[in-house]
Order: sequence, then C-alpha cells, then structure tokens
Amino acid sequence: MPFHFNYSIMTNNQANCLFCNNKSVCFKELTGDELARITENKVEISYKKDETIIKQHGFASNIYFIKKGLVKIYLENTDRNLIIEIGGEGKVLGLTSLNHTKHYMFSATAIENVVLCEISMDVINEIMQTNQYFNRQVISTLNTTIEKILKKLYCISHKHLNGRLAEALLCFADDIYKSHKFTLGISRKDLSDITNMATENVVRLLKEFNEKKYIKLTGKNIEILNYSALKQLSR
Amino acid sequence: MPFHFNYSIMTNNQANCLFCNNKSVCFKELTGDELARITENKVEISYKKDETIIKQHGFASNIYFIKKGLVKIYLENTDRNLIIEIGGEGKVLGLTSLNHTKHYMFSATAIENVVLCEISMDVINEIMQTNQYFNRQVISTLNTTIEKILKKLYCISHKHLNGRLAEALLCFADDIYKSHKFTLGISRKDLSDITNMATENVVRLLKEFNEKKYIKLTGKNIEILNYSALKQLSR
DNA sequence: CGCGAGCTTGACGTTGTTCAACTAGAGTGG
DNA sequence: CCACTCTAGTTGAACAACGTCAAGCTCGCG
Repeated sequence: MPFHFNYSIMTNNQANCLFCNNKSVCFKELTGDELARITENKVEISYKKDETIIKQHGFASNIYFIKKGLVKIYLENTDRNLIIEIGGEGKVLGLTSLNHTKHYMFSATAIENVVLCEISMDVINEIMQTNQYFNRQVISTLNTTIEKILKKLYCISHKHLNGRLAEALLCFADDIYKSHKFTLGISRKDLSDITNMATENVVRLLKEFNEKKYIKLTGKNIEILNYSALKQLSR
Repeated sequence: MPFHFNYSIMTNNQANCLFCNNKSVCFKELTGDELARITENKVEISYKKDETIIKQHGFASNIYFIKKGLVKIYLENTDRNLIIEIGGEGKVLGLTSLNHTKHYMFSATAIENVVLCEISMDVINEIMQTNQYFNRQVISTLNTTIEKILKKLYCISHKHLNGRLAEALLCFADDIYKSHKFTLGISRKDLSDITNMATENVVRLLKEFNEKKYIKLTGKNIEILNYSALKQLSR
C-alpha cells in the first residue's frame, strides 16, 4: 500500500511546531494560533550532503529553518562562487527576499546531512501582518545578516591571504564546530570560495600553518594549536 | 536678542512632516498622528561638505533622512576606509541599527552640502510598535541594502581593477548624477576607497580610459563617451 | 589493477601595491 | 602681489602578492 505509506510520512513531517524545542529566535514569540498556521504550511525535509536547497535567482516561495546540519550559503557565478556564510542549526534562510524581490539572492547547499523545515512564504507574510514582535525579530535578524556581510566585505577587501584563512579557521573553531579540534566537512575548493583565493593557496597556507605549529593538519582533520597566533594573523 | 533668533531657527527646523513632499518610501504610509509624532521629534539640519554625519561605533540614537545632497557611507579602519555606497536624496541612514545593536555599523560624511532630517530612534521604535506597513517598508529597505552590499562584495572579490572602476563610473552616471556628463564631488582617494584599489591606480586607469576614449576626463569633470565599452569592462 | 577526483607542489607570469619624486593649484601671510 | 606652503594629483620603477599552469601524487572505488 504505497499510498498509505506516503501518507504516514506526511503526517510525520507535519509535527506540531508548538512542541518544537529548537525554534529560531524569530519564531520564539509566535502565538499558538500562528504556530498552528505554520504547522499546516510547513514540511520537514532531509537533505544529503551536496544537495541544493536554495537556487540563486529562483522564485522565493519558501523560507527554510535549519534544524540540524550545515549548509553553505553562496553567490554563484559562471567562473567562480563566493561562500558568504556557513549556516548551522537555528539559521533561517530566505528572509532576505521578504517584501523586496520575488527571487532568492543566493544559493544554499548542504555540506553534510541536513534536516530543515520548509515554510511557505505566504504564511510568513500572513503572520507579519498581525504579529509586531515577529516583524521586529525579522528586522533584527536582517540586521545581523548585514553586519555579517559587512564583516565579510571588510575581510576580503582589507586582509591578505593568510589573514583571511586564519579568520576562516577561527570561525570554524569558534562558531561552527565550537571546538579547537574538528573535521572539516568541506573541500579545499570550498575553503578557497570562502576566503576568495586560489585553491592552491589554501593548500600552501594550510601547510605553512601546519609547519609553524599554528594548527595540526591531517587531511580534513584540523586542530587549532596556536589560537592567538591565528587571531593575530587575522588582523 | 540672540535667544529669540535661535528660537526662530528652531521653529523653522520643525516644519511639519505631513507637508513634506519628498518623503522616503519608508514614510509614505504613516498616519497623520504618526507624522505629527515625527514632526515633534525631528530636526532639519544642514551639513557642509566633509562634515561627519554618522560615526561608526557611535550610539545609534537617530536615523537620518537625506532631503538633498550626497553622502558617502563607509567602513572605517586605522589604515584604510571602504566606501560601501554613495547615498543621495531619499536615502535613510541608521535603519541597520534597529533592534540589533545600539551602535552604528558605519560612518557617513557629506561629500557636498547636505540637508537632512534627523529623527529620534525612539519615535521610530514607537511607530514600529503600531504600524505594520512601516515595518514592512523597513524590511524591504533592509533587503535592498543587503542586495547592494552583496553586489559590492561580488564586485570586489571577482573583478579586476579596470572592471571595478568602470562599474563605479557607470554607477555615478546612471544612479547618482543621472547623466553621462558630471562633475565628480569626490577625490581620487575617495574613488580608490570605493573601488578598493590604490589611489595611483585610479589615476592611471582614468588616464587609460581617457586615452582609449571611453571617457573624457578634465580634472573632476567626467563625460562617458563609450558606455558599452565600460559596461563590457565591468563584467 | 586502473581510473578519476581532489589534493599537492614548484615554477612562472600577471596584477596590483608601494615608494619616491615631481607637478599643479589653492590658500596664506608678509 | 608675490613667495611660501600644503594638499591633491600624477608618473615611473621596483617590488610583493597572488593566480595560473603543468605535473605529480593519493586515495577511494569500480
């Protein structure tokens, strides 16, 4: 009975948002009714590594709330990509298309297995009509985004290669993996798209950091040995 | 009677926002009451060229609505600045600090004589409590800002010097001065802060564009002669 | 075992910055 | 009104940073 089987998956995907205990700060203050509306208009989906979640220039019909896993958010181009941010648990994607353009400004791809909630943009618009607090949270989130992008802009325009790579490594340790020892889920090419340098230079600099004992490098495993030296470089 | 004289200036500065006919899109849908509240909590100020309007990291106590003139909006740093945008009539400064941080993210300086309305952040916050439409306009404005910054990020990370300068010149012609012939209000140094290159390279490239008849250059006067060649370069 | 993708290495060329010197023009004081 | 100074603009040459190219390597996989 394939139909019944599918239906069972659907109900599972419709888990009530009211009882979800990893809500984004955006959704914290929604009323029971509003959460019910979202529950009706969302699906929970799993993406495997390398699957595309959002495609730049595509119609912005949904927003995405990441429950688990990491995604890369990037600007696409014929010759080269630029990764703006690695987003993890709690990150909401797509708010930047609210009330502005009907299209997504960037692409997003899973860099490990990801579980997320896809929420219809229509419901979000609906809730924005009535819930002030939600609006303010959206504004706050957008301004956090602006600050991050400005930091990125500053980093790429002012820092040399070693500073940019050092900053990226510290970001992985502090914000993404929250440990001085981590296994990088991305390729050297992705690292070069984050730091905006040639892949060869990523390799060379990682090697140099390793030789200088700033990090311990074993393939994709990285351990930060000299945090302050990297911090210094990133200035 | 100096006191009386000052008072007269004050009343002049308190011109009723209701009758202001160059409102930003943000303020278009405010009620009469709300405009009255703004009228009570705003001052109209004139800035001369090179005067600082907003200082990065300063307390974000006000937002600024530009009625006339051009400002440069830039990230400051000990060694070097990066101009994010040249803002003109209708531009609102300071929204990026709403509900997020108590500080301004950037500096802003007049690059010609500027007339603007300084509006207390408190009133803006107050209006955001009650007027949905205003909130949505703020969100829309913030998303426009994000799109601009992403474009800038892309430009600086992917394009060579000539492409970046060509883009800047086209931006002046199309968006800022709205004419193929204009007198640049900024220095070569400012141009280098816009395009993120050494001032010497701005000079060299302007000279090159002039020799190739892409532009006609006479000091600060620039005329775009070969629009499509510049457009091509900026890719 | 052989294939291919991602990774690594070194040599080389290009791009863009830095430095130093010079010029033009605007403002200042005698 | 003229010398003086100061700043912005300009030029060329040396240099550093970075990207490109070509080749070799490694490891997982069919």
